[in-house]
Amino acid sequence: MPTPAAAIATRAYAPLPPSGKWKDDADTHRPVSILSTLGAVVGYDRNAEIYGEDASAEHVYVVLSGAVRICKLLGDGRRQIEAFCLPGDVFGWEASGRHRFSAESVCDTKVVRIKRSMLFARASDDAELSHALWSLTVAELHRAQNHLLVLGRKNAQERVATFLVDIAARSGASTDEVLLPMSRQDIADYLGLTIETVSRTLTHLEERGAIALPSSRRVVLRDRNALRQLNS
Amino acid sequence: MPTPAAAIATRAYAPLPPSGKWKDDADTHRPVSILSTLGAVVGYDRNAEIYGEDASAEHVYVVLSGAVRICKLLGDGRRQIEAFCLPGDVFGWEASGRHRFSAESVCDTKVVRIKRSMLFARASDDAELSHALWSLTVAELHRAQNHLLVLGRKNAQERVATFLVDIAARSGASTDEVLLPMSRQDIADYLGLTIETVSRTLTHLEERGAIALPSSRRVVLRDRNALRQLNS
DNA sequence: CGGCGTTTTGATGTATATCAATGCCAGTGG
DNA sequence: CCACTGGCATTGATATACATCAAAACGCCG
Repeated sequence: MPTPAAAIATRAYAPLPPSGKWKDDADTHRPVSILSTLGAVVGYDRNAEIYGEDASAEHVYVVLSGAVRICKLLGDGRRQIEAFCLPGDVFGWEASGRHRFSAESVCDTKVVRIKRSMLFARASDDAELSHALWSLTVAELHRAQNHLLVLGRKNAQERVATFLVDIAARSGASTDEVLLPMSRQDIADYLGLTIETVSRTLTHLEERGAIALPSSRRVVLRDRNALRQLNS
Repeated sequence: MPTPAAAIATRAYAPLPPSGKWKDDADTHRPVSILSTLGAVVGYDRNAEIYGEDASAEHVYVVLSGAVRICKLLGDGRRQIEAFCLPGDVFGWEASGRHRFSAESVCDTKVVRIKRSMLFARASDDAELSHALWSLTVAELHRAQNHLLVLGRKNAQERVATFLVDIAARSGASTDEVLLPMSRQDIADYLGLTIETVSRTLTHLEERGAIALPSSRRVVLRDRNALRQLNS
């Protein structure tokens, strides 16, 4: 199951030379609008490090456009992506003063960067803000808990199907076509699989007629019922 | 990987006839003391349901003694335990008004049950309480995120070792002997393994000299370095 | 067109699941 | 006090989903 030894060498996890590509969206859809006004917009190229594991936690971030992966490395190079953050998502919460994961842009990405100290200062006499912070954190907890179920008890097909449905819902696409900002390796590390298994599973879902793959980063959800069935 | 079809029939997940057994501890160790004063103590027998999936969320709970499992069932009977809550832990947070998991006592258990409405009312003009709620939620998020790494990228030995070290640390035992309140099935459903694999892995760790098993519920951590090594 | 990073496909291996006994207590009743 | 029972836990034999290793194929950019 694990990826052994020299994995770091062959799998380029470290932020790569950027070569941007992805669409802007530029507007938040969710009740994080309160936050978005409290910080400055920052842009990142593809595969840039936003912060590293153990970095001191100075800011909280709201995604405006693009996508961010939150991840953790094991000593031997195995990587787990805890979450993908899409426009409207918030990341960077920490109880201690240090980040326990790293955050990297998946593609060209814009975020609002908010000083934690400022945020907490305001929250201490703004009950509404304070409640907003809490409920955003709860939302993230819920996402993590759902993902636990996926990683603990679902097989490859179910994992991929769940992933596709989730991304489709969150990217708020009105059509059935989803654009995946992340690579197969990212998906694999998110779903606790290997890149080969992700690829094979996608082609298998295509053969079953559940999806279509006009290109590797574009997925059409053909049979949502079939996919939903793989969700529980 | 998945447990198919008739699993529900053979694996008795539904709350069983109680037949209590486990030690009291009766005092909170953690900075939840603020909360403990805000609700009433409630006791549960072994394997009692504290709340079910989709139940409306009226309360938040603090564990005083015993242990609680937070879990979710898949349609076909596969179960994932999201967390074990030990004395001092808080559970029952929800953003919506419904519980998204069920909570069951693992053994005889005492909790403080606090009305959510009351808690939030107070929090809205008590910045300290409000911050406490938030940081408890963040702590739980962190726990879930750590667990994601375990489920996504660790093998059976690493999972079990991580589990033992974690439980030992959290149960605050001064010695190297840990008393496990939960069954092998519970451990398996927490670690995303089967009961057989958990059992085999434990005996394997014993053969390696990393642990000793004087009885099935008692584990002695003999070689913490070996165990820690399996942690990263 | 040529090269490089990524994805797909194929052949094989292995960790863990599954199926099936057997063993171990703790509690119960004769 | 001892046989009997019913939950758990352990152990063994076998199956399988996914990982691993290796090689094409694709797509993009220079």
